[in-house]
Amino acid sequence: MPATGMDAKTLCLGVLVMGDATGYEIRKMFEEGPFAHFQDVGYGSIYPALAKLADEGLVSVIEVPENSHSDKRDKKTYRITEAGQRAFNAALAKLPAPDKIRSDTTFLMFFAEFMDPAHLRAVYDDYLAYYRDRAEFLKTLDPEGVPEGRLFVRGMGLAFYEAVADYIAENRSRLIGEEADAAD
Amino acid sequence: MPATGMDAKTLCLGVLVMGDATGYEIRKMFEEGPFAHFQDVGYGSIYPALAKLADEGLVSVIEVPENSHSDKRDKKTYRITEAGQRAFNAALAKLPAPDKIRSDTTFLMFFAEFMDPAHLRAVYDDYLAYYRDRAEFLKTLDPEGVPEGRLFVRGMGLAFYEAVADYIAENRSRLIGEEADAAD
DNA sequence: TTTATAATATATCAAGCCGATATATTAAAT
DNA sequence: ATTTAATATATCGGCTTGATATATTATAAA
Repeated sequence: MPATGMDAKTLCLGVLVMGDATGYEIRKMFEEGPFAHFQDVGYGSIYPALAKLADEGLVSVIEVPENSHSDKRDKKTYRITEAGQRAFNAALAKLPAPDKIRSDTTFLMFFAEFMDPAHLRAVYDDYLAYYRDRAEFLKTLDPEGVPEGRLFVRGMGLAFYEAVADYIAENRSRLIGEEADAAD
Repeated sequence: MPATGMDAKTLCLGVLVMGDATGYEIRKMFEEGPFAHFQDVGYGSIYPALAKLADEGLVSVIEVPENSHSDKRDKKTYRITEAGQRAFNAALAKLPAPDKIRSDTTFLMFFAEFMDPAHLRAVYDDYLAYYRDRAEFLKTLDPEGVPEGRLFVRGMGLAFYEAVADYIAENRSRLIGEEADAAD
């Protein structure tokens, strides 16, 4: 049972086990929804993945006439099939690949000594604000009726964002130096 | 000044500003060296990147005869040029792209309710061990003579690993449930 | 000593992903 | 009435990923 990377197909199936969705709605789950802080997948992967899943019979395409006067609309809602459910369960039974973090900001800060101080300060401020924002957002979410697995994941995201934000805030002087911050 | 993603070329230049290196040595920096916990780049990106950098005159290739009886060896050591230094400084002056985290394990745990309990426990144990390991490793590193920027980054990695490990350990029962753990 | 294993080192390739872009419709705001 | 934002599908070039092939050198084991 070797560690296998989650591909776009599996990520789409994961969204669809929670309910029918369009490609656009699937994308939103990764952009600002429940997966936003630990997975990402774009349209360039989602639409080809959905086409392949439909080919393999793992999802079905349903045309939902939302409004009354539907002449012709190419909006496609996808639904997971029983075969798709089995495929997703098989993916859940594998060993996951190790976490991967890509932080270009950290790479920059690593070379702080070579950076323009004003730019370094700007990068630092953006970074701290970003992590504080993310933490605040997770705190606003309503835990009502959410399964334990998802609350566990949400809590882990919060712990991560807060720990990093606190570290950044507490170690400002190590990175930026102690110049008098009179000017804006 | 839009946020631009660091490509393999920039990552290689970053390593080379710290000293000459072979492609293999560059890879090690991202596999187990100082960049290991926030960037990754493989041979499939490094060697083409070095070739392009050499084409553009941003690095030079030097043949270092390490041993005395060097008949012919295709070991290539790369050195950054002045143009390469300028290119790297330009990269440092840009706004970095936001952090990206890919955690397949978290994706699995999100669907804990659909997982086999024994497998969930195995995934949980591996994950906690992995984060504890990473934190311990960062603690063993010697801070002697390391520039502040790099210590800041190292400390942030440690804060991250420890916060996540602590969260995982403290919230075990939420994910796994409270069955009597008699059996191994 | 000879053999086997691990580490060093370069390179390529298919498959897949990423970011940008094009296009069109519908809802909301000015 | 017009502009802007949101919804929605789709594609494409460039790049990265992970695996694989190959060869040499150093270390460990038999």
